[in-house]
Amino acid sequence: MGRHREFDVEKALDAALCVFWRKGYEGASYADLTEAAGVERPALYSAFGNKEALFRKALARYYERYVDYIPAALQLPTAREVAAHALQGAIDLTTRYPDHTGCLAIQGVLAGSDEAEPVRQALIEARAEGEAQLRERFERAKAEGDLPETARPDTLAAFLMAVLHGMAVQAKAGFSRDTLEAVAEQALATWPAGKGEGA
Amino acid sequence: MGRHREFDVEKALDAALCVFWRKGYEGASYADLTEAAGVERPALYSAFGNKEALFRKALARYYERYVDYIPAALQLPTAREVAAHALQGAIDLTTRYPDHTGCLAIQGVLAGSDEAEPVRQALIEARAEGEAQLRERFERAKAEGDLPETARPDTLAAFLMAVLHGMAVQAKAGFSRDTLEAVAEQALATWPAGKGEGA
DNA sequence: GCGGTTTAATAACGATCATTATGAAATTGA
DNA sequence: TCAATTTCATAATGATCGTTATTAAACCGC
Repeated sequence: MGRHREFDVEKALDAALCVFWRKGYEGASYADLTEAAGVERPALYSAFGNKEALFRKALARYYERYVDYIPAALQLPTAREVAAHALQGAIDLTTRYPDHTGCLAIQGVLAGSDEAEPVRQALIEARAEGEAQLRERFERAKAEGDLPETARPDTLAAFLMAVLHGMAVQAKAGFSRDTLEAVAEQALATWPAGKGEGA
Repeated sequence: MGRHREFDVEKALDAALCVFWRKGYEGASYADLTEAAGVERPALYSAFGNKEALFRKALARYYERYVDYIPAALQLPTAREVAAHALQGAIDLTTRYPDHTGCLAIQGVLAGSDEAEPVRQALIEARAEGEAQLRERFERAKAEGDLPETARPDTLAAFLMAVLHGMAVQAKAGFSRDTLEAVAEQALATWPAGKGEGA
């Protein structure tokens, strides 16, 4: 019963995702979002709720559709491969699209007006969850002898995340893929070796 | 001739600097700035120009007053000491003040509305200049035998900057000083050794 | 075709944005 | 003391912010 929706909700969400990716949460105005989605303002509100709700839906889609290299990395056999795959995945993601470089999930973490604080907290939590998954994976690796007894899984996870974040900043500053790959290689140079791995 | 200025321009700039540090360029409103400075709007305009000019002056002060650990690091005798001092300086800076963590110069790099593009470019250039200084220092270190022949100064500079940026993000996410120091230690673990330095 | 219901489009809402016009207060030189 | 000049505080500018009334159009079951 009632009139049918004339626009594709999925496409509208994709369009909003791209705008948020380029401009961040606060930098993206509702005018930007509706223009990119090709949809009038009230239609976006009825489909997604307000701007914050739209951003949260876009963020969820971003993680499941673009940050899928993290869960993929977690399943690799060794801690070193996990780290290498995560680094490579981040490089791909942050340099693949010339018109929206960097990482959507990092754009809004750093600063903003007071009213954006809930969104910033959500981004911080999402970041922490990714780090926790890496830490747990490295704890397992340590238990399996894949990392030495002296290794500290929490430090390795924090270090890896720091490099990932730093590369996201550099991607936004226009770094080439080659440069980022050299950075990743340098980051991996320190990786502690487990039993059966060369030094 | 004429009436005397009743507020301290230096103090007003310091106050604006702190606001920008907490909220970034776009997140800081002129109302925030005038309130922090204890000065009415037209007074700030007459003293500094518009918001962008005020931010640029605050940024310059930030570098000369708070990022002084970079020029200090550059004068240390070995490349490893340069890197270690830069990392420690960044940790101090990004965690020293509980009410404005992270790095002012990174807050605005990532994203924002179109009208903030000139500011973002200025931040990107400042970032690039810091990296260039590190690269030149590491080239000298290589020439002095302080870094091995296989070392790549550009990669080391990019890597070090990536870790610095990543730690700035993590500081904004509430990381403790201890955690960041563990990250820095891990980053230094990959550092190539020069002649006369143990492996 | 007709009520009931959902969406679409236009236009407006109050709030806040950065910026500035205006006129009173204060200081200097004459 | 008076004219010139600079800063002060109040208040207003037009623009844009996110969010909604409001009304017309399209669909369903009857």
